[in-house]
Amino acid sequence: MPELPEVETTRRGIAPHVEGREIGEVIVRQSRLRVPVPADLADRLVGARIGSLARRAKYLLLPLAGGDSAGATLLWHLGMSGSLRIVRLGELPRKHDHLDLVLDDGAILRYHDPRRFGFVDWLAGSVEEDSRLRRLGPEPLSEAFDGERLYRLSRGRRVAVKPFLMDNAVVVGVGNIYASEALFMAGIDPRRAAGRISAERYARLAAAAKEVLAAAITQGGTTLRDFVGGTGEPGYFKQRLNVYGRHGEPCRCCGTELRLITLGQRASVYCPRCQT
DNA sequence: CATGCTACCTGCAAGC
DNA sequence: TGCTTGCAGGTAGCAT
Repeated sequence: MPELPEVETTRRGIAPHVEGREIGEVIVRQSRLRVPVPADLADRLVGARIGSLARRAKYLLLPLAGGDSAGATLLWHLGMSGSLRIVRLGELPRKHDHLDLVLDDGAILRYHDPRRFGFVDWLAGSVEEDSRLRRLGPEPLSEAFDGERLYRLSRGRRVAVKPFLMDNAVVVGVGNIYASEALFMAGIDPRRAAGRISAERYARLAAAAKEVLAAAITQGGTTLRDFVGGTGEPGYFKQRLNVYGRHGEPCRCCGTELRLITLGQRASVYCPRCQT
C-alpha cells in the first residue's frame, strides 16, 4: 500500500496526537510481523516519551526519551498493507489490528496490517547505522535527487528504467504506483534500458517524480483498497492516476489503449503512444 | 557488482 | 454458487 506519500500522510496525521505523549501501555495481539515484534518491546516502551516524528524513505521514525528508551528510536514500516491511525480509548480492535500504543491522554496509536509485511523495531543506537537505512539513496523531494543523479548512476545499466527508478539505492520512496505515473508524465517508455536514456530525459523524469509525489502528498496519498491516513480518512490521489491500474482504458492524453506488461516482477501500465 | 527470482501473508476479483 | 488461481502499495535474501 504505502509508498512515500502514504507514509508521509500517516506521519502528518498522527504526529499532533503522539508527539510529546508518554506511552502508558503496549498491547501486542500479533507479534509475527515481517520482523517479529521484540519480546521486550512493551517493557522498553512503557514510560517512554515520544519525540518529533520523522520519515526516512518509507520508514517512520519515532524518537523516544525517558526510561530505558532514552535516545532510542522506534522504526516502523507499513509494508504493503499496513496503516497507523489514532483511535479513542475503548474503541474495539478489529481483525488485523496487531499492535496498540496507549498514550497518556487516552488516545491509542493503532497498527493495522492484513498482510503483515510491515514491522516495528526498537533501535537502541544511531538510526542511520541501521542496515535497513544505511544504504538508502536520497529523498526524492530533496535537492540531492535530480536528473543528473539518475543520468550518472544509470550509465552502463541494462535494467529497465522503471525498476531502476524503484531501486532504493538510486532514490527512495518511489514505488510501483508513482514510478508508473512519473514515467508517463515524463513520456518515457518504462521498458527502455536505464543506461540508454539521455540527461535531458532524466531531468524531466526527476522533475516528474517530484511533481507526482508532492501532488499525492497534498491529496493525502492514494487509497487503492484499505489505506487510511493517521486520522482514518482515505487518500484522494487515485482520481488523479493517469496509468496505474488503468490498463485497457484510454490514455487521458491521446486516447490510445493503455498497455499492461510485467517489469521486474511488477505490473507496469503505460501508453504505447505517449511513452517512448 | 548487476540482475532476477523467491518468499513473507491475507484478501479480493476474475475465471471456470 | 463455489472453487481455484493469480495478483496486490514492499523489501530482503539468495542464486546466477
